Amino acid sequence: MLKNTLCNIGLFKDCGDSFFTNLAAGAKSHKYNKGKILFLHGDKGDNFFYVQSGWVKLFRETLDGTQAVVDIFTTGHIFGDTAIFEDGIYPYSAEIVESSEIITLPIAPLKEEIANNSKFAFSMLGSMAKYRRQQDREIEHRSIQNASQRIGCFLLRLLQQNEDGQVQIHLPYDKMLVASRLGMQPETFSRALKKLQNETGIRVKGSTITMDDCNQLVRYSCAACTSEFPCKDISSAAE
Amino acid sequence: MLKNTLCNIGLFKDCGDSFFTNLAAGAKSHKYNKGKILFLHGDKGDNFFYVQSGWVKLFRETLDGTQAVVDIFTTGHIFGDTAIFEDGIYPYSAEIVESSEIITLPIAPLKEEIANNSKFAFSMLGSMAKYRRQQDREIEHRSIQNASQRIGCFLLRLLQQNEDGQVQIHLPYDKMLVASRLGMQPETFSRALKKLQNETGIRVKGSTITMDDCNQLVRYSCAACTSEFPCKDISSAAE
DNA sequence: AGGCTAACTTGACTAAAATCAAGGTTACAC
DNA sequence: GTGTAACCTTGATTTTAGTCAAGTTAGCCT
Repeated sequence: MLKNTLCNIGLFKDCGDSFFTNLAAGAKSHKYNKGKILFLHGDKGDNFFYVQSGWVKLFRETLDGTQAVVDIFTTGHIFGDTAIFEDGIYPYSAEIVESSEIITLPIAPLKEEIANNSKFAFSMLGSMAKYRRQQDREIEHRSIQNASQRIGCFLLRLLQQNEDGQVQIHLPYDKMLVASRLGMQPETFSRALKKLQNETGIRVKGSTITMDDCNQLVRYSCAACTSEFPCKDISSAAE
Repeated sequence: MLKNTLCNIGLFKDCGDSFFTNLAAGAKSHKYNKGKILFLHGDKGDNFFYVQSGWVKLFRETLDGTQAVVDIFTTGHIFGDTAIFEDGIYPYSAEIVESSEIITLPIAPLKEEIANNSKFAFSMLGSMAKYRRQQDREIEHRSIQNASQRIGCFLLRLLQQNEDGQVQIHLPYDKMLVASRLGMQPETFSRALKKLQNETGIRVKGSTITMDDCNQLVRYSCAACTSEFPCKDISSAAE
């Protein structure tokens, strides 16, 4: 059951049986509703987390309450693992943004496995390096893409996981949240999405977006990006 | 000589003697002048690099030449190492921006040492995690700090490496480059720096900045940050 | 179905940063 | 020193995004 789930996590592909046993021994699966805070940045904890289903927002806040979204993760991703390197202190807060099933896992076996299994350590490093590249791109996009282009790019990344031809995308969470994920205000998002419709012929109805093909969108958004479409660094999971 | 230098790199503190021997065997030290391109993103290479002195810009460009600065590194930092995880492809371009001494190192021993020395693998992971946090903060700052606050924050990070009291900061490279590092135009930088003078009483003369104490600057910049001053994640080297 | 709330959109306005176009200033080569 | 080029600043203007306020829509509860 739980152990099986863990064995199928890509990041753990080279891990030994005892690792899974230890991990499963301290594992708990929970279902959470939207709004649930799992931990706050600065909290100390002995667990890391695996998203079995749903969506989780990682964020930080200033004293006056302004929020910066670090990332939003779904099925297949782990988070809270970097606390290993910071004396168990989480570097961000985590909030459930769509009803989710989260597996809570003890951090000690993870640390052990890194120490004892060099293949796994290498996988972890690879995963970190990949994430690092994603963040580089994020920073890049904030400086060279405008609001509409950023939305277009966001849509294209959702689309990748599906097939080509007549394309349909369903926003996985609130538009307000997409806006904050992209570092803009909800009003700006609303207007920029409308502009994107005019420029690229995508059709928006509620949280569903359709288009005949994605070429126009690619031309519009990827023009202001240093990578070529399709972006290679897309991961449906923490691999 | 060279081997000694390598032994003193913090990241390599747990590495064995044979690692240093292999590394040194393939190592070459070079002096480069401003403007020298070390490699371009997409290039394939078998080396990574250590900054012995000077400053190196890592960046990416779109087809139309728009440039996004990934980071700017100085003494003590390594770069190009993440190519290990991408079949030897560098994910960014590297350019010397101030006359520098760079040690070119073979990537094979690095890969081996990760595989054979779990302590080192853990150090690498810690270094990656740290960098990741820095990037999180970078993204955060781009969305919640204005141009002047970003400059203030940049200055405070330079200052950390020195002492307190009457404070003097020397910009380590061109203002234009600082601007691009902070994701703004040179004109915006120039105006924002002037605004910062008015708001915080710092004094700017050429590339030298002085202030009686840094409290006003901290109040001004760190108000729009989720971390508290002094930021804990400052590293003078890749540790 | 009605009513409530939160999500979303729209409009008018403001603020911030980019762009365009001149000028200065500085550093360095000869 | 003189000249030149790159760096930097300043002003005027435009573009972009943020803010504030007022709707509208959509989902959900009873």
